[in-house]
Amino acid sequence: MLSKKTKYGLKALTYLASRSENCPVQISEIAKHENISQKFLESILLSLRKTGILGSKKGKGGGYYLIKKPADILMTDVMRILEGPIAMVPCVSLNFYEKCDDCPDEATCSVNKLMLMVRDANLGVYRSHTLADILVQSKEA
Amino acid sequence: MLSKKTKYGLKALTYLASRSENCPVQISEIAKHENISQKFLESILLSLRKTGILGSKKGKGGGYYLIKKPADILMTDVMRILEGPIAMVPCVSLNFYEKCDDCPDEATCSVNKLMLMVRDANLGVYRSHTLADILVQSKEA
DNA sequence: GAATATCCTATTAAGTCTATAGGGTATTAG
DNA sequence: CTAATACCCTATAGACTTAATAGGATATTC
Repeated sequence: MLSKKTKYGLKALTYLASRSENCPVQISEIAKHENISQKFLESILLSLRKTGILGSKKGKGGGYYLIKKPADILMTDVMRILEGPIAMVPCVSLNFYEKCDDCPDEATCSVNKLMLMVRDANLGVYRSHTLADILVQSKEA
Repeated sequence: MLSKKTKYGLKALTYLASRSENCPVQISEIAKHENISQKFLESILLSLRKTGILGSKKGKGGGYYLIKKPADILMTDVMRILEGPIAMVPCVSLNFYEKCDDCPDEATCSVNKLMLMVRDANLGVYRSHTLADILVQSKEA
């Protein structure tokens, strides 16, 4: 299940990317437009800023903005920041590898084998798409 | 993150599939061999029986056994039973579709668009593999 | 220097997952 | 027949995670 954090984060990024001008946008505006609790969104945007996806400006006229162009923001990075490891078990994780304590041997573990394939399938999607790719044109009359 | 339920369930199925004879195996034997809490495993095997993956036999000499051949047990079925919907959001689920209450229009939702691709990637893996495919030969000296 | 908007920590409420407990029921062996 | 065996089923408790809220600190602009 996708966490609300990830869902809200993606929606916020999409909203920022869809604006013609890349000037600072206030949390409150994003929250209102995307139906998100403002305070919760605040913490999400903060983590996106700390990890180099967003920039921010304080004070009047401040807000958040994309640091890179949407076409340069990979889904792999976004998903790792928001949702955590892409692998469903630590023993097949590229960036967060950990041995299972209950499993004597990964080489003969069927869970490992299956989850390795799943990880690669997901990586395939995330690595080949950027924020620009998931923008959807709103239909005009 | 893969739930322990799914992990244990897969290990139990693998254990059953790896046995040469398809005769009933006691819960206790599986639990011991795979390092799983016996009572927890009991409930997992029960749900696999109720959904037609396993059969069971009561009384002395009883236990659980595979109803079909490993090559006929699709990972899609197993994963849906153990882990639930394959889609990460209900609005892209084939079997458990539900509209997001906070999303005005799926057609213009970037989360929907991304998760649709992820779902298809995962389905691709699960649909093309059976229990037989994830069995791993243990190395013999 | 007052208003604005982000920054940061702590906390709580809700929900889910994991595991355990305890007894019920059907089957088999002798 | 009967006693042992092993699955069947429900309920519940504890741990953990997630979602949301609260409250104030800090920096910037006009």
